[in-house]
Amino acid sequence: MNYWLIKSEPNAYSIEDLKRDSSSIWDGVRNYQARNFLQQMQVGDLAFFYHSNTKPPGIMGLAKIIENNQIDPSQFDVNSPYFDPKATPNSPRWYTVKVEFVEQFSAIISLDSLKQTFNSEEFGVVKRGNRLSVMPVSSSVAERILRLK
DNA sequence: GCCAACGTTGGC
DNA sequence: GCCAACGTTGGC
Repeated sequence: MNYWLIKSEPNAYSIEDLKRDSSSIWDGVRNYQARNFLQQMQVGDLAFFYHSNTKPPGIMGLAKIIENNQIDPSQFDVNSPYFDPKATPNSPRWYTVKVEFVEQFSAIISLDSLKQTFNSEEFGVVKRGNRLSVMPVSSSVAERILRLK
């Protein structure tokens, strides 16, 4: 079982939205490095749900991967902001996972507190200028995050 | 709102 | 294949 971190802007899709929906396809990731991490996810893996571009940014809770290797349907949807004209059903470009709500922490683990606990070598999300929206989290870092909650 | 970081595009 | 221009992310 592996741990991951997945980012979302809460005004686009928040952890409260996932709680309400119970599960959701994690669509709209349009970065190859992030996609490659999505493709490595296995059913049963856990993902820290991070709110970005908000005040304060930080980890809000946990989600579980319940389906892996899903073709992101939004790439074919001309009305979607994530539409990709270069993707076709015969050769999709974007793959993702389906996630299920696990828990919302009693308080946000803010980026500030993550920066006090981790350096950018062990946890890339604290690195200045970091834009990757899906990244692996080592089990030792994951255990330390869970102790911060 | 600003802007640093950085990924993508497209001309050559 | 290089790289300038451009667009996006996301903290501040």
